[in-house]
Amino acid sequence: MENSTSIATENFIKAVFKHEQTEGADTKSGTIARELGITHAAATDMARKLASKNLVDYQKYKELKLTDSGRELAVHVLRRHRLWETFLNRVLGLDMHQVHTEAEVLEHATSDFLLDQIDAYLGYPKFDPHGDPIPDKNGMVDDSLAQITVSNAEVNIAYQVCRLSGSDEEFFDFCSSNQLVLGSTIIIRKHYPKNKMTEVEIGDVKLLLNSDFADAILVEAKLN
Amino acid sequence: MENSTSIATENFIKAVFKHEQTEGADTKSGTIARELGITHAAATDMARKLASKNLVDYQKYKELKLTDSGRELAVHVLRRHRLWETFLNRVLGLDMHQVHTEAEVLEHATSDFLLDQIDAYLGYPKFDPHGDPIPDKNGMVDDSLAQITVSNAEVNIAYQVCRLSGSDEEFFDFCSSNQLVLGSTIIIRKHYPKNKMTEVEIGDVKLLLNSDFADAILVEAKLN
DNA sequence: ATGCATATTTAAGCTTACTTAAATCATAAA
DNA sequence: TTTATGATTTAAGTAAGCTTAAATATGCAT
Ligand SMILES: [Mn+2]
Ligand SMILES: [Mn+2]
Ligand SMILES: [Mn+2]
Ligand SMILES: [Mn+2]
Repeated sequence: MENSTSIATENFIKAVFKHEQTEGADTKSGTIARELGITHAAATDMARKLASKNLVDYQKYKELKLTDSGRELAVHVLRRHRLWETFLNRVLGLDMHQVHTEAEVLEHATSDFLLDQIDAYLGYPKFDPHGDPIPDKNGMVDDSLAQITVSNAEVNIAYQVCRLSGSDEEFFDFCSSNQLVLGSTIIIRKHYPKNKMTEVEIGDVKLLLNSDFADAILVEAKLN
Repeated sequence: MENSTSIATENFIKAVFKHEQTEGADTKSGTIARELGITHAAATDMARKLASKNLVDYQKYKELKLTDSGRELAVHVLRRHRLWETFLNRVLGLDMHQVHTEAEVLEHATSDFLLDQIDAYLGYPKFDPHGDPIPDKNGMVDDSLAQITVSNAEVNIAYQVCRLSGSDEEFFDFCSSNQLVLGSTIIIRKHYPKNKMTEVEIGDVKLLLNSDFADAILVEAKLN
């Protein structure tokens, strides 16, 4: 029996997992296709194949759901991705965007042995440079934190930026140009629901964020 | 025009290059097939495809020869391989065999950008942990050294071990169990040509090497 | 409840990288 | 020079991952 998972499979399963996590709805083949830059036909095809390998539950026209082994695989890939990001950032000093791009390919080229070495070298880190939690060896993810997106945060309360969760270069460009780094204090000033914009303050800069950006910035209540 | 080279292509071209270098003869599809663990038919097929991409010169029943761009590609892959080996050894402390196994897959998952970062981090090393020369960014390899294999070395002269050139786990096991490391002083005591064995002395141990091992250990005359 | 726009699946076909089995070539021994 | 043995190539087929184009189902607006 073939037990090795291909790069295409790993990326597909990871995309399903991430969509399940962040949106929680509409995890259909079309959504995944768009995310991976392949056609709907190819995504449907893949869904059927992965169902036959017991990685997803797939019924025509229904949402994709990961099986237990599918979820296990996704978390394992995510662990490789985030450990590489942490390693490349801490050791080679790569920035948030570079780190993501490189990890996207290294995550498919890393043995369990090498992963353990990296993990130990870093001292078993719990978060990657974006603030994303790193699953441990058993697939456990630290999800205990009370994090909300800027778009859902209350106005006029001081929050702390705890996660910059994007994959796109412009987003990270924008963040580093505007003092938006992990740990920054941020105050949400006003929501503009009709226009899907949020006005925020960081230090002495005021920013008007569109919903994509406001969804990608996670914050938690300040402790002090 | 597709310019990206697949993993299979990179491994094939690298195998041809290495065979050209070490044996210098008999670089036929069958030899490469054996090296890569694929069938003769698959190797022939690949040879034809790579010829159409101008990476090898291929004529039926003749030896495979790399074209200039084929050689360029091979050297580039070798550079990635050896920089990863050096990095994994120096930073994570992996041993010679582990380093090789991991580099065999990382070499296909490394951007030019990341490679430059690794190179700079290591201080532009000239040799990998096996003593193999690392090609520079322009594909130049430091081949100036007067290295010979133990099987070709003169008897009763003190040499220095400068290269342990194998890919197989048992070989490295044997080396590290017998004080055979880069820099060790070694004296060749006797050649047994009929039996293809060589008797050597390292410190106070005498070893009888078969030709595979005696070919994989390179030495140079001691300077002092 | 019906119809239509949109999403999804099916069908047919392509490329890469393999396989096994059969045919053919090369060359060394007789 | 002939022959046979082994190496090499050809032929046919498979699986993964894609594509485009056509068919079909879904679900929302009327
Ligand atoms: Mn990936
Ligand atoms: Mn991350
Ligand atoms: Mn390789
Ligand atoms: Mn090496």
